[in-house]
Amino acid sequence: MPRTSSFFPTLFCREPCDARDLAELTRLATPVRFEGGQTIFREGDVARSAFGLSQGVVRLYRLLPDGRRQVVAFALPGDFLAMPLGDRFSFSADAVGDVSICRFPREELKRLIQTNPGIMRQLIEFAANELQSAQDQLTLLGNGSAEERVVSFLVNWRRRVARQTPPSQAVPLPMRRQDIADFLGLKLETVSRTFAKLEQRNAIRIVPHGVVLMRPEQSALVAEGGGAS
Amino acid sequence: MPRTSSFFPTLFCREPCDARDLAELTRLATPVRFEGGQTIFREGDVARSAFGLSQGVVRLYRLLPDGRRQVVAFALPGDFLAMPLGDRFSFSADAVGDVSICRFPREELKRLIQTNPGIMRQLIEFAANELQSAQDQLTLLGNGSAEERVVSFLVNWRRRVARQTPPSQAVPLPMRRQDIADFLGLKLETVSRTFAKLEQRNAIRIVPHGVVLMRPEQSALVAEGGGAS
DNA sequence: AGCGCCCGTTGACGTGAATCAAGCTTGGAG
DNA sequence: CTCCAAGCTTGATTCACGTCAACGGGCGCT
Repeated sequence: MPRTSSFFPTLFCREPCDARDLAELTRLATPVRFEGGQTIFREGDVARSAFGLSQGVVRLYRLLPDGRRQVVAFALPGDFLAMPLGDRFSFSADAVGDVSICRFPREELKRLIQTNPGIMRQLIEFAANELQSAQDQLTLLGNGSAEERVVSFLVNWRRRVARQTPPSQAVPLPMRRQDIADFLGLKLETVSRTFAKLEQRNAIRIVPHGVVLMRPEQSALVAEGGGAS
Repeated sequence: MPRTSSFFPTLFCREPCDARDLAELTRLATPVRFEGGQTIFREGDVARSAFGLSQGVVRLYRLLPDGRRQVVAFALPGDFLAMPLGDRFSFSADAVGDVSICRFPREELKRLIQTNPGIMRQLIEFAANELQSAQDQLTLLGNGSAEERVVSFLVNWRRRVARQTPPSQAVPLPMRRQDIADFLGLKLETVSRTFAKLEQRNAIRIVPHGVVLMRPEQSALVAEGGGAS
């Protein structure tokens, strides 16, 4: 199994973080790779390791007893895959396409975090961000129509993706329609239909592994007065 | 405006917390009361204070531009009303019935937290809990039928309420139907109908300001084989 | 005690998304 | 290049929940 050169990513480096901390973290980190579709950890597993995503996209999800699935989030490079504290994972994670990951032994990371206020602060900030985006999602699922959900997903995804790779016309969508549906609380047919409707309205263009947003600047691609008939 | 004797509640005291920390916190806290329906803070307000709930119930919610509302959570005594870090509130809070609150000046609390690993740890734990319950809620809104949502709400609410006041037969529901509906992503008529259906099935009994759960032990009050026709 | 206002309940009806069911497109293997 | 399978799209139909509307009951106010 070959190794890519740079496994240590934006992780922890969004905010400045002093060199010693970084050195400590680097020492603890083990690079790991997963192929598309492979499971990184499962809901309920004892959390022996913590994971930081270096490259690729990971879907985080819960499985209900009857087989329904809720995708809780899509992780991008720089994200933790779960709060590094807590004994067990509260959701499963698997790779969407190939991914590179930093694995940290949980006990040691925990110790490092707890003795280091700087890192701890960042962790709280991370948690607060996660909480906020969970609440955004909650609001969306509680109130939004299918179209609002899809539009909101596309706009947010574009913003997140753009943060990493310089602006390209098309927004890549490496995940399957089913993943998007499970994220938005819809069925995949509904996602597909909604995409089609948006395309007919010239709000998006569907391309092989992504979409092009026609008016990405405005937060809404929503119905404007005299749209296409 | 009279004051109740004990304003300093279970807050921070779920986990042991050394006496000095507690003394510091007590020094910072100002007791405040609000009447039912009053607003404690609004989404977007600069967070000059942090709030800990001592008595009563508070609904935390977001308002959408078009007037729709998502209730993000109901807070019970012992809960923070928001993460004490972060410049602005990301949701509004108002009192459901009369409440007693501990108000902390944010800057000083922040300083205390950041210099005190013990408190910081608890804060992370609080954040992790919040995150998890947000994800539970997300899963419910993404996948659950009206009945599943209502049942889940009742069971969880019962568990949380039972933690504070010793077991009583009836589970109090101080919030309005509209609040429950906005929490569950339903309309109030649907909540009302679902209550009625559960009562007909002898899963619950509706009483003046609450309900009695007939089989509270099992997590599901759901349809059993030969239910009432 | 009587009045009026919320709030909750109940009913009839409409609608958006789910479901069921074909086709179609794409990408990988031989 | 052809074949096959997985995933995507599209269409017809159904159903759960939303919408609109009327009614009723509890509670505070006078």
